Amino acid sequence: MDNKNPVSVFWFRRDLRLNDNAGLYHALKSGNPVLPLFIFDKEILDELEDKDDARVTFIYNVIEALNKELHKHGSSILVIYDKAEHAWDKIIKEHNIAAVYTNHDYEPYATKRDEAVKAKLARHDIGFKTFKDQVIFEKDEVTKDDGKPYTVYTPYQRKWYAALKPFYLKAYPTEKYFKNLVKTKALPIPSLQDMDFEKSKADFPDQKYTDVIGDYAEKRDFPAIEGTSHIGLHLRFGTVSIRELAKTAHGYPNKTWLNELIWREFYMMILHHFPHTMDHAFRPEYDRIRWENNEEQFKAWCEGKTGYPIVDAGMRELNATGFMHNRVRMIVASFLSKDLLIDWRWGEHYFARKLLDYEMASNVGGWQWAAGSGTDAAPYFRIFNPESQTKKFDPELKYIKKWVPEYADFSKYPKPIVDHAFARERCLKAFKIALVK
DNA sequence: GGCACGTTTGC
DNA sequence: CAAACGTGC
Repeated sequence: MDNKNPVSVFWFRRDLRLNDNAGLYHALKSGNPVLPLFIFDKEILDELEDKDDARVTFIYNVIEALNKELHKHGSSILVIYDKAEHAWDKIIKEHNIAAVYTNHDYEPYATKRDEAVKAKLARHDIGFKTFKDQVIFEKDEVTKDDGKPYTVYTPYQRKWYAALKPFYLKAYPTEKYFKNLVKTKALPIPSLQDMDFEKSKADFPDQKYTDVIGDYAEKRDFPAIEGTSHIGLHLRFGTVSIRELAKTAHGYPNKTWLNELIWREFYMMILHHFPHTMDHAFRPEYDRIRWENNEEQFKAWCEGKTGYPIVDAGMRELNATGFMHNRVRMIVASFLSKDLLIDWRWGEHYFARKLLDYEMASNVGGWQWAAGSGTDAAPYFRIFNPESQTKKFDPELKYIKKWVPEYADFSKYPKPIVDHAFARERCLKAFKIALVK
């Protein structure tokens, strides 16, 4: 690589794949050789609480695999560990950049970061070109007829389907243009240790998903069976293409699994238009709730020691694997926000720390749904009963016994930290007081 | 402006 | 069947 010849830079972020990648496709067609780039952003990494954060290891593995793939084309990826803006100062100095290509990233932090980088590049007369890649429809593409965003899911979904044309599901044929990658010797990648992280021992789910789509509607609510795809992690980091997923799912008569992908886009659209929902209730009156916020009970919830086996099983699955079955996510979220009357943001934060598939829009959306404060939320008086949920969705206690083995011996199993009937009444009271006009 | 409707329930 | 209300058209 001759640093004086102009290059187009493609900046990988949440789109860690070479195939069907919108921004990469446009970079490869730009007329200049494409230098692939990844930045381990110190600003994000410094916020992580665990040295062996599994998401960092996952990204690291993926970057190494990408690099190997690029070597086959005589290319390599430039990897920098720094704050994004500092990294760009360095790249601008060392390369003759014709233009920078990347894909839209919608979270509040990412939006601000990209604005700053765009301004910096503009001062050097370098264009910053960004593309839709991680969703089928983004921010303002599915709106009410008056152009305003939907805040109710069902009409949004109807409009989403009405707007769908084959074009939106078509893959970007990047592979036709790999010859336009920059030719360079293998570039070094900083080690996890360099970045003050350790390799995680976590198992990462594979990218299989087609085997669950057909039976998803019947099986998805039972945590003891393998009825869900665990594809969230790959969607989060873009190791799979949303167009490929949606196209495949659209080929099945039952649309329940595809609808989950639409929920993801719904919540991303909501977070874009209502960024305050990342740490405030969508409906402001719900910020008036007087939470109990008992720290000891919060700790018991985190550790899976509430004395409610279905709640404890879920939290232990999360702690052990970085994953929790969706039905159980709803149960533990209802239990924290309604039974324990603990601020949903505490729960959201804990999920953010632990979930491999953590994605802000969906996580915040899900928590506000459970707490009753969000768009299209469960009514506040709908309080999950851990026992009836267990009878319905884990009748043979298979899931519970897997994660809470001591449950078999009642003398060892702790007493509930709160009585559900009492907690239910307390919750109804607290919500009623907060919601009077 | 009136009317239908609202992911995931509990008792 | 609860208990009532905002959203969408």
